[in-house]
Amino acid sequence: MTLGKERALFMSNPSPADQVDLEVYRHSTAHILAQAVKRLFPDVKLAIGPAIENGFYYDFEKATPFTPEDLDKIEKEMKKIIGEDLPIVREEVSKEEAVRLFQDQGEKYKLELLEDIPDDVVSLYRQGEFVDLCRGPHLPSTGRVKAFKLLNVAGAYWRGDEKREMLQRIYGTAFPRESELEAYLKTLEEAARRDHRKLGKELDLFSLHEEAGAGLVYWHPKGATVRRIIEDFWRSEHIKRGYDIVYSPHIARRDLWEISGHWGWYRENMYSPIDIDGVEYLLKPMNCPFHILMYKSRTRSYRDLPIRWAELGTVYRYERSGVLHGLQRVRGFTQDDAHLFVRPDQLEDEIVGVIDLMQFMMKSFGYTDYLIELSVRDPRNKEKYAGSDEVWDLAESALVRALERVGLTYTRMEGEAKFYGPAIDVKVRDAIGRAWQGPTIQVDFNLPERFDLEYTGEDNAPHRPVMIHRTVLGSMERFFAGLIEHYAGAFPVWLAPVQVRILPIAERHINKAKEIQNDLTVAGLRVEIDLRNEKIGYKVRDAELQRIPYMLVIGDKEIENDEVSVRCRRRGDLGRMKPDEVKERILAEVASKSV
RNA sequence: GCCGACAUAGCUCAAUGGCAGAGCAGCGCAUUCGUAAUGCGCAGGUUAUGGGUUCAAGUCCCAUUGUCGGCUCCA
Repeated sequence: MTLGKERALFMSNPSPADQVDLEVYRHSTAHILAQAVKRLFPDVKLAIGPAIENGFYYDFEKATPFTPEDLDKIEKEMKKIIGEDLPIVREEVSKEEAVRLFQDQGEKYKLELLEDIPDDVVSLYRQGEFVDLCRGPHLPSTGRVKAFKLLNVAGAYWRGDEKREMLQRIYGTAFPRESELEAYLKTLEEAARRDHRKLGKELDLFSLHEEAGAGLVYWHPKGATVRRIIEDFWRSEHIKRGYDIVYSPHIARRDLWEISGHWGWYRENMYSPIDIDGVEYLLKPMNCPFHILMYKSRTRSYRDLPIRWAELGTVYRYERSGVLHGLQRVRGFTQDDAHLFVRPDQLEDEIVGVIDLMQFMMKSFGYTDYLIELSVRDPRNKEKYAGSDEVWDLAESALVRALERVGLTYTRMEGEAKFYGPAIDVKVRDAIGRAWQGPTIQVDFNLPERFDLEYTGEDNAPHRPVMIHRTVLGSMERFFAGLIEHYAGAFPVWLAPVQVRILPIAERHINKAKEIQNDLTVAGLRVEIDLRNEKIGYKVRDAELQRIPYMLVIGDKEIENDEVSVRCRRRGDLGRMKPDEVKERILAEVASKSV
C-alpha cells in the first residue's frame, strides 16, 4: 500500500547517516527482489529498482501481470536468497563489456541505461547467479536483510514516460529490525483507519456520485458545517489583515484566457468551450484573470497599493480519470485564493504578511510542523524566464529576506521556479508524520505584463505592479481531506460539526434534555439529542464513534440536583456539573479555538 | 489517459454456472435501563449500466461508467 503523493512522506526524522544506511539497505533488498523474480520468471526483463521514501520498488517487463500469489512466491524466494547469504560483490568493467553481458542476457532496458552513461567504466553488482548494473553501494551480503515485505504491484511507464512501455512495478519496504517493519505496517494501518474517504462516509461529511460525474463533491450538512466554520474564520482573518473579499464569475470568454495565456499553456486542464450566442466561454480553472480585470477597471495610484483581494473561488480543472482521489484530487474545487498587487518596494513586507497569516492559520488548525521550499531561478539559464533580471533579483531577495525576518528555515530549490516568478511552498506535517502540500506563495511577473497592468507612480509615470498569487489552505476540498486525516475525524470543538450530544437515560428525562439542548443551541453551540429508545451504553458508544466532543448524560440524579453529567470524547466521564458551568466551559473552548 | 484489481441491501461482506444471504444501520413491539452494542420481529435487491454466450449468469465474454493501487499531473 503506497499512498498518494500529497501525503506520501512518512517522516521518521532519521539522522543523515541512518538515512544513507537505510537507503543502501533498501536498495539491496530491491536487488534481492529482482533476483527472486528472475529465478521464478526467467523471461522477465529488468528495468530499474531504487530505494524510495518508505521502501523500494523494482520495475519489470513481463507479458502477464504479477498476481498476489506471485507476490507471495517472490517473497518466499527472497527469504531463501537471504538465507543463502550470498556475498554482494562490486565489479568494475568497461562499458563494452557491460553491453556484451546485458546483450547476452537480453536485458534491453539495462542496455538503454548503459547508452546514457558517459563513463567508460561502469559498476556491476553480483550476488550468486544474479548481476545488475548499479552504482551502489550495497550491503556486503544478502543475509544482512532482516525484515522486508512486498506491498503491491502497479503499472509504471519506463522512465515515467507515457509514450514508452508500461512496466510492472513491485513495491516493498524493508527495515533493519522486524519491530521497525511492524511499526511501519502499523502506520499504514493507522493511515487507512484515518482515510478521509472512509471517515467521510462514516461521519456523513460528504459524498461523490458516479451518476453525476466523477471528481465532483457533495458536502453533506456535517461536512458543510466544518467548511462554513473554516470559511468564516478564513474571511475574518483576511479582513483583519487588510484583505478585501471579492467574488467573480465561473465562466469567461475564450479571449480572456488567450490574453492570460491559459488557453496556450493550460488548455489540457480546461474544459471544452460552452457556446453562448456563438461566442465561446470557458469554465475558469483559475481566478487570477478575473481579479486582474477588476484591477484594470480603473486607474490605480501608487497610493492604492498594495491591493489584497481574496476569494473563495470555485474552479474547474480537467483531471485524468486515473488520478481522481476522494476529496484530495477532484475536478471542481474551491481555492482559498488571493492576489496581491504590489509595488516592487512592497514585495518583502507583503510576503512577510502572507507568511505570518499562513503561520497563524496552520497553527489554528493544529499544524505545527512544516518544511519550507524556496523555488528560485536556474542561474545558468536565465533567459527562459519572464521579467527582467533586476526584478527577479529583487523578488528572490525579497523572499529570502522575508523568510529570514520571520526566522523560518527553508530549502533553496535552485531552478525549481516557474517561468513567471519565484515561489515559496510549504509542506505541513500531520499527526502521523505525513507531509501535505500546504500554503504556496507565488510571485508573478508574467500576468501583469500580459494584461499591461499599471499604476501611476509618485513621478506621475506609469509603473508595472508585481502580482503575488497565494493560497493558505489550498482548496477547501483538499484541506478538508487533510484535516479529517490529521484529526482522524475527531475535530477540535470549534470545528466539530456536532459539539454536544445530549443523552437522556430514560423517557422521563427527555423534557429536561430538550431544555438543555435549547439553552446550548441559543448560546451558539451545535447540539444534537439522542432520543432513541436505547440504553445509555449504546448512546455513548454511538456518540464516541461519531467523534462528538461532549456528551451530556441526563438522568434522575442530574434532574434532582439540576446538573448534567459531562463525558468528554475519549477521556470519559468528567462528573456532574451545573448546566451553565458546562456551557461556559465549552463556549470558552470554542472561543479559544483550542486544538 | 495507461497498467492491474474491483463493483452484490444505506454500510461491511457471503453465495461450484442451478431458489441472492448474514451482521450492522433503519422501522415496529417489548424493555425505561447510569457512561463503547437489550431482546424479539419487520422491511430492505432490475447483483453498477448496456449487450452477448448458455436450458440456466451475481458468477463466463465484450463494451461503458465508477472505485481502488500505481504511472503522470496537481489546489
